[in-house]
Amino acid sequence: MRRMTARPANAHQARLLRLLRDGGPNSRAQLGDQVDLSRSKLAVEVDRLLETELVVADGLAASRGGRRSHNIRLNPHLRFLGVDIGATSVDVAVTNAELEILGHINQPMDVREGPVAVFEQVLAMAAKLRATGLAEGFDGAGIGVPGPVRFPEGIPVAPPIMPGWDGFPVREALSQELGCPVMVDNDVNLMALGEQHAGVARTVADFLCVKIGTGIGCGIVVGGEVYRGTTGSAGDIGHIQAVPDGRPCACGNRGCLEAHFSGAALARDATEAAEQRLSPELATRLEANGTLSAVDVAAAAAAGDATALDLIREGGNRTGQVIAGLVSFFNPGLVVIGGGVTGLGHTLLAAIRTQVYRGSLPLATGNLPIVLGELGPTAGVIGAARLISDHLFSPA
Amino acid sequence: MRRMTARPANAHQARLLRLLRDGGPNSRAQLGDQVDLSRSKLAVEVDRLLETELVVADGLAASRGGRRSHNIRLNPHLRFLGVDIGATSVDVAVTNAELEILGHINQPMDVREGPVAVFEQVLAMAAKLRATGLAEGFDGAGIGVPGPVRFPEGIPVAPPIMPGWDGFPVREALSQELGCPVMVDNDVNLMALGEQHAGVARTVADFLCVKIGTGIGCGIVVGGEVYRGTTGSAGDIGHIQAVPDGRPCACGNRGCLEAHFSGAALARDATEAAEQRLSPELATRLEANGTLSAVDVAAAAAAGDATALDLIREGGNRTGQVIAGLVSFFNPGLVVIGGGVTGLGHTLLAAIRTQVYRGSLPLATGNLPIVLGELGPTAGVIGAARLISDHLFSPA
DNA sequence: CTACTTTTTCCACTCTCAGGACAAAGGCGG
DNA sequence: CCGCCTTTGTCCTGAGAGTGGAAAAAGTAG
Repeated sequence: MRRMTARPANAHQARLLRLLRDGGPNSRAQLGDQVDLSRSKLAVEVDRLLETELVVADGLAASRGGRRSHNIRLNPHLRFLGVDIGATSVDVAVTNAELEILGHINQPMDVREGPVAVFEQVLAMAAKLRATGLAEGFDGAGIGVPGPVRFPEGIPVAPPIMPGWDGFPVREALSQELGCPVMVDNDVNLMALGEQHAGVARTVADFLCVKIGTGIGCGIVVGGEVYRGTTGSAGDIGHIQAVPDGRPCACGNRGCLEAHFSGAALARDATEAAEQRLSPELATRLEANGTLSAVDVAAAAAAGDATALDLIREGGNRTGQVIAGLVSFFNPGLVVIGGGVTGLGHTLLAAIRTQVYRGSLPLATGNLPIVLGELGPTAGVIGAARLISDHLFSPA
Repeated sequence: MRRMTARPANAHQARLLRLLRDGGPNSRAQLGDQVDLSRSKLAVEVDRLLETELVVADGLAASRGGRRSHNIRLNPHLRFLGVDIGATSVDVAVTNAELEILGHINQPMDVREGPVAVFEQVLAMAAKLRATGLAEGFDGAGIGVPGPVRFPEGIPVAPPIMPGWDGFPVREALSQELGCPVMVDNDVNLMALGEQHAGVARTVADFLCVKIGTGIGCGIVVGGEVYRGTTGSAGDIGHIQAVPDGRPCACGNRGCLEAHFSGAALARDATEAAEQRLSPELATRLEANGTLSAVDVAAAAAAGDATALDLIREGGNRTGQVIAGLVSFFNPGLVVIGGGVTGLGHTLLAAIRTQVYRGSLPLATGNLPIVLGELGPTAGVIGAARLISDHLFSPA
């Protein structure tokens, strides 16, 4: 099939496309209720969108008491690719124009192998999805990488955990390979976008999205838009000092949040506890697998292991203290906790909540929900699809 | 003179008014270069503005090689009132439409005397300024209060240091008394606006403005706009924990930044040092005045007093640590330090810089200026004038 | 089948706005 | 002082956007 290349010609068309994306198929009449346009104008714009094949007519809608309206929907052949590159694994998903996931693959992979190797794998995964018949090609792709990005160019800058990627033209390279427009962003920002689009943050304009995985980062949404900071490193909270004169961190400082709590830190703490025989539960798991990860701690905690619970609680307290500061500063309407470590569940959440509600002023916490992300591992790829669709569904 | 009541009728007119406000008098031709409008359209809009008397023709501009253009300027009779209510003093200033300060009064006053008493004084000060012939009335007023504000309504909410003000309809009351539109905001946000308009932050889209006075607050500017948070308490960094298990704070927690460093904390520390005879310099000043304030510490430090310097340095370190965290999180393009305590000058600034540059990642600090505010005590009133002018110079 | 709704199309009319033509005003070299 | 140039301001026309009424089309309810 021939790929769509058209873009909305004006703000009205862009508005309509986003309504169809977020609200699904819609009758012309319903669209008219949602935008402030005269019937004639609306008809003209819809006709033009039909001409470009960005949207298609799709049968008749149910009657609202009179003549039935024609349904309009985004072209069902449109396909977006969402890629979420984590520190230790890659997620690739295909969505339709309504950003519903049609297919999703996850594979372990070390981001430190460098952009060339990772790209090869991402393209292979995309090809595999295509081979299932879900897509014949892609109309756009969004990709998240675990580090700061110069957003307009789509180039990682000085990413600590993926050294080989510094300055690599991710956007351009992927665009070449896939033959479609590409947008690149930090993985945490994409998680925030995902939760905003289809998760817990649908109705909130200003919120924080804390992702605790191998590292810790925070997506910042201001007025419904992701805030990226001057150099694209906003939300990099893993290296905020959580413990004065605490543990040494890879960044050269001491006491960074990430050094005390994150997937990596937790695995190390657990291993240590197992070796010192503080926790029989963890010790058996270490013997069984050879290594320990956050998943093991979660399992041990679920089994009631006191040491594991302590580790989670302490980490949650530290994280909560940092978040409390951010809440005082940013006064968000919602805090979302996500990332791999959220398997730790309510023990973690309870510790974070305690610290935030205690450490911030009542005016800021009074009506502040602190919740786990709703989308789990799909938040990133949905956010990626959302990123590129936002780009494509805006006036050219 | 009859007050202006007109408002720009559309976005073009608003744009022109702001250009004239920020760029001063301008020829019609120069205006044409700055906005993307046809000559005819521009002429029409300018004519309409002339009709409303918001702008006036003002002689001929210098030739640019051909026919000389007519100059256009904002009506020189327009007057804005800027009010900055601090914890312990009030600033009132009159500006023209270009936000140049024509007259400025400062008076000590305790905000805890409540809104009625403070209003009386503010109105008296405004009357005094009017009596000098600077203004015959006001076309708009901006007012800053030292606490969180529900911005759309202009009502303080749960302000810790001004209990009597909770829920008092500042905007409506002042608007009644002055007979002109009024906007209310947090004093820190107004300082940020002031520095953005006429100070060090003129060219920066995203920055932080830390005000260290009786308390500590932080103005947040995102994309050129003040960010106020969900409940209007964004930037309330005084109660971020700076010292684990530190001093008890009025808010009920321990170790708040404000409890360890602020005008109030500094005065108490200085008094204690003087009483314990640790600092002869401070001791003599205490005997002379009966009390000590930040000013005394600044003077003692300037005279080389080691204790005073230590107090400043330690406070700067604490503040710097907190700011370092905020810089990691927010990745601003500039940090401005202002407020009453900035009399402590470079000792303070050096301490803050050290902590920030050491405690945040290079990508965030690489090109991050940390500077003192340029406007000193006038930042607040200029920001207040800017606030109301932004409101009035926007489409009705 | 009739009366009433809702949706859609068609059309005439208004309004905005860009850009060309031209007049007005000034600079500059001779 | 005089032509010739540039810049500025004004007027006018034509293209396009957009509105809202009228009527046709397609249903529903009784």
